[in-house]
Amino acid sequence: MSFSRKTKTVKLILDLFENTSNALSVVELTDTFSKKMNKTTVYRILDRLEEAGELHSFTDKDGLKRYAKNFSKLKGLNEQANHPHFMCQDCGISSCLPIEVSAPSIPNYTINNSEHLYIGHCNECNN
Amino acid sequence: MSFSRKTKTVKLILDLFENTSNALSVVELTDTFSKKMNKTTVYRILDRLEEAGELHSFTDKDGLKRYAKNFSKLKGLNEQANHPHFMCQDCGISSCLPIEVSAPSIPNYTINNSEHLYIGHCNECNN
DNA sequence: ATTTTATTGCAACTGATTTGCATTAAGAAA
DNA sequence: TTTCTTAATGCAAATCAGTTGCAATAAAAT
Ligand SMILES: [Mn+2]
Ligand SMILES: [Mn+2]
Ligand SMILES: [Zn+2]
Ligand SMILES: [Zn+2]
Repeated sequence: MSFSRKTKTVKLILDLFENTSNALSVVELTDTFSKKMNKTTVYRILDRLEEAGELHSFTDKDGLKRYAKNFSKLKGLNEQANHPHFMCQDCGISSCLPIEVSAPSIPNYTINNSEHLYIGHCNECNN
Repeated sequence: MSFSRKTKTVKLILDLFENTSNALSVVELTDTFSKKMNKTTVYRILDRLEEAGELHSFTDKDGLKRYAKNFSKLKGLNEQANHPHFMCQDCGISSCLPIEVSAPSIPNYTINNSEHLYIGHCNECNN
């Protein structure tokens, strides 16, 4: 297993992800925990949590890596199923969408992985 | 118009994109033209060419910005149509796919923009 | 040929992420 | 519980993509 010790810093981050289903960037997390842990620690913990399957990640439009809890835990959806991500151009929140997306088949190409990112206005910012 | 002068550096970059339909990162371009122009110049020319509609761009899985010639020129496809991008995990080449993709509609959400990225093996690396 | 100003080069800077290394602290073993 | 092993952390420095300020250069208009 790639993360073995439940340190206090790991617990803090795990707790945070228990309480949000949004996708958070390292920048947001280091800011939130600036008094509690070093930024390098945040990077390393997220790495390990992803390895361990607790979190998953994607790269947003700005090139920032964002993490969210494993989607199967979030919606009871098939863990294998690929889902898209959303980012609100007003408030900046980012989230996993409970939808299945599929990749097309291209002659002579193999597609192993697909990333779908939608940008627009969230329900909060819409009305 | 946001790019007015056809300087020798602009011509070099334009020529390169005439001869490839791949999506190139600034890193690749600065490398290619390291003896011909400054990296800042590469950044600025790409900016202007995108503004002018000669090129378009997207953010790849590694968070790098990639540019390719305008897709309408590439395939005679509707310029408005959204198309996905592919990246080979073997050779690293990246390209526009001549396919139309559409975004789902999510209740209470507005989707203005969508990015689709497929990762796998290209025809060259496949066989 | 002269003038105007868009474009370039260069050096310094920013912001995200990584790395090396000495120190600390989970948790297994005694 | 105390001791031991080593995973995990903090910190400082490095890396890497991208940006900025400014003086020098060169398109292209006059
Ligand atoms: Mn997700
Ligand atoms: Mn494209
Ligand atoms: Zn919003
Ligand atoms: Zn390939």
